Amino acid sequence: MPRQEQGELLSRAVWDVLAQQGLERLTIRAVAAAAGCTTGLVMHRFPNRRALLRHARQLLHETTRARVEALEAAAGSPRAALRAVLHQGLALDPQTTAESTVWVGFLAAAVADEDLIAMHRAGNRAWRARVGRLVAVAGPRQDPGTVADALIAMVEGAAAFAAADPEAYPPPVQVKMLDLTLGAFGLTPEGGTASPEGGAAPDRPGVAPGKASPGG
Amino acid sequence: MPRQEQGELLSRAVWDVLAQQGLERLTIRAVAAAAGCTTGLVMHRFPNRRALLRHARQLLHETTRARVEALEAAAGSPRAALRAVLHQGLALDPQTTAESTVWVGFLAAAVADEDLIAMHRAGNRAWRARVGRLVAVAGPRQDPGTVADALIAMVEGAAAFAAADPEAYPPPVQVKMLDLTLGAFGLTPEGGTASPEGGAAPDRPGVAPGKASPGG
DNA sequence: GCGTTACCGTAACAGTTGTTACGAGCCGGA
DNA sequence: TCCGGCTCGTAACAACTGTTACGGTAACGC
Repeated sequence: MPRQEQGELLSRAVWDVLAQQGLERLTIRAVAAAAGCTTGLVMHRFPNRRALLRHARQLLHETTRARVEALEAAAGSPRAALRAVLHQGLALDPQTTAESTVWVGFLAAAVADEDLIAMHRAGNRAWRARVGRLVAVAGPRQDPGTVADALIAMVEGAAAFAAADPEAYPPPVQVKMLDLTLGAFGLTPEGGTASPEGGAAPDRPGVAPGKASPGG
Repeated sequence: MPRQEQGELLSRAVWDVLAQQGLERLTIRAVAAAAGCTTGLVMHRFPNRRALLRHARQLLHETTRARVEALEAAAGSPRAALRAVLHQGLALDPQTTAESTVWVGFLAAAVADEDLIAMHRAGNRAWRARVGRLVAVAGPRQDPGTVADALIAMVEGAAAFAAADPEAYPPPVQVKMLDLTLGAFGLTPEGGTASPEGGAAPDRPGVAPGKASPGG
């Protein structure tokens, strides 16, 4: 197996452990067990535990960035792109739910890790710039930067809450939160002003919450 | 020292360690060192580590609840109460910044702890009910429950981001995010519609970010 | 076939973890 | 002054942690 592929396998094992067992049980041995190998391979591939976590964090960032860029390129309009980009950040299926849990875990781990906090900040600033650009193009009524910040915070908060309590935040609730906020900011796709009450999120069978997207 | 007071002291030590050293270094010895005692006292006051974390989590919840109730009671109008309650959830000073970091830490720890996740869910549901009530009384244009959920997610997300990157999210930015969102939902205090651009958050010298509120 | 080399599983190491057991010190009552 | 009970610091324990060293083995060039 190529080195890069093996690094990704181990990083995904880090995600699995982080999502299912939490930060406290995120040990080299747990990662090795999740990856189906021993600690020897892990320590042969990475110089130490921190490097492993850094790689897993980086891979998570690049994965979501690639997904977001694909969604943005495939969108038919700026507002559709904005909605799609924010929509993928919600915890709507097992895949994104796990990602949100992992994201919270990395954020908590970053408190004591200088590299992780630097990576979080760099990623977040790039994220703000990207969404800010999308909001500006979408033609908001208010300051695009602040609107983008509010949308990002809302989506990330909603995803964190949903990951921690899926029954209390089922997918329709999260999508309603997003569409209602987009509507309040006058950024609803296909229709300058949203309807005042409900019905802003028509069901789309292609994005059923039970099945993860093939993007892996 | 009374037992209850000592329990609070130890729980605050848990917060300190969680905010300054992160979840990974949250050990009995670190908590004892932060509290200025030894592990003997800690283990004499609590049967085990999980019970200590549970107590610290509960105390955090009760502390914020008391603060929120005081703000709600002191507010002059429903909309002012809503804004004050959401405002206190932001990371605007060292006190609330640390609280947000601690909150993220507990959320990450809850992944592997059945009690902590149950406490989080109970607290979050009570929180949603409270803010939902405030939103409903404030007379929103849209569904009060969804508006409340969006506001909560935005505030909690903003606080988490600000705690992880204070320079990128200074207090004025966070307050602008809140006021812009309240304005977009038509819930701005004293004035049914917010001004479309900026100026929604006049500086108030009494809430300078460098100094924590005396509420402790 | 054979030797070399890189890979990686096994086992060990020292340090840290949660937890327990024990004993010193204190305080109130006789 | 002596005593009994409570508080809490000290020290130990086994389990677990990240990390290192070593040995077997499979692939590859000749």
